[in-house]
Amino acid sequence: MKTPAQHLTEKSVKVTAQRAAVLEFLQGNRDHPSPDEVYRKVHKRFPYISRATVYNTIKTLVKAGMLQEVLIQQDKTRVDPNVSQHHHFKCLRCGTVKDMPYALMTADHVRKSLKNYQVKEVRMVVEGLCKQCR
Amino acid sequence: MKTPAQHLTEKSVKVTAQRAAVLEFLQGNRDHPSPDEVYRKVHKRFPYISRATVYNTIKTLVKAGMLQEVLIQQDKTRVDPNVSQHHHFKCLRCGTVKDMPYALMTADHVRKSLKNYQVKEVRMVVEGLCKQCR
DNA sequence: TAATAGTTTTAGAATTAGTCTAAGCACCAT
DNA sequence: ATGGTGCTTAGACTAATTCTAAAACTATTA
Repeated sequence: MKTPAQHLTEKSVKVTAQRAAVLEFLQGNRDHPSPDEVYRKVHKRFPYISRATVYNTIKTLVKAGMLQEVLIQQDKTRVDPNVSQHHHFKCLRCGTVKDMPYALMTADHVRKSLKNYQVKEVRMVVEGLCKQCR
Repeated sequence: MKTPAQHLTEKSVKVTAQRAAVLEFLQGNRDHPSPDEVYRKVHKRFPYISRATVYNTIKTLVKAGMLQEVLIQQDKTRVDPNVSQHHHFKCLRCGTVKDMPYALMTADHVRKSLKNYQVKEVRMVVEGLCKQCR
């Protein structure tokens, strides 16, 4: 199993303690936290990290293709370490966000119907109640 | 053709000059403006209206089912006077947002694949280049 | 008509997420 | 060591939105 530092190196991102800490926190996190939540959580363990660095690092890692920013909540960005194509489910009661298979709706499917547009990507959010809340 | 005031009355929303002005601006508007854009535009014609009132009015009209708030841009809400079920297209170059038919992807379609969830609604955003920009 | 209660509107303060800035550090290659 | 590049930092700043408390309306009752 690779360390955060190894992942950074692989993607040609310079390794720093701060970047490794942010990446370590996000890898394996399934909560789609906001950048500010990332800051608060990481800051608890590594009080030497600043808010600006967390925001910068997230931007850097998004550019490097190691994270995705997801549009599922109006007021704050949510960060997703799952960079494969996929959709999201949002529970209307508990607010949990879960990843959903991309096959539910693909860009190819939409291309067939929308001849006038050049379709690059499709993003879907399914809203409802999750297993626990239904 | 009904006046904004008539529409408000139909939905049991008390008629005020401010509400009528906001509704009049939004009806027939296809730009999906943000609340602040609504304020700026309406304020030009009716300088007696305040920012807070525009925000309040939009909330009121959303509750009354006369407007929809759409999640297509992270930093600001967009308001849509089209309250029928539909999806959206966002041009990556010019930023225009266009309404898309709901049939592209329906809640029913998703329900068949997601047995563990109680699906209430699906929202899709198609990204690419519009007719003008492609 | 006058008093009252309940809404709506208002200006501006407050909040929140996120960006910017300018200075200080760290590390690498000369 | 020296210089350069890029990284980190605290705190100021911005933009959208919400909150607040008072003023203005509206409808209703006395």
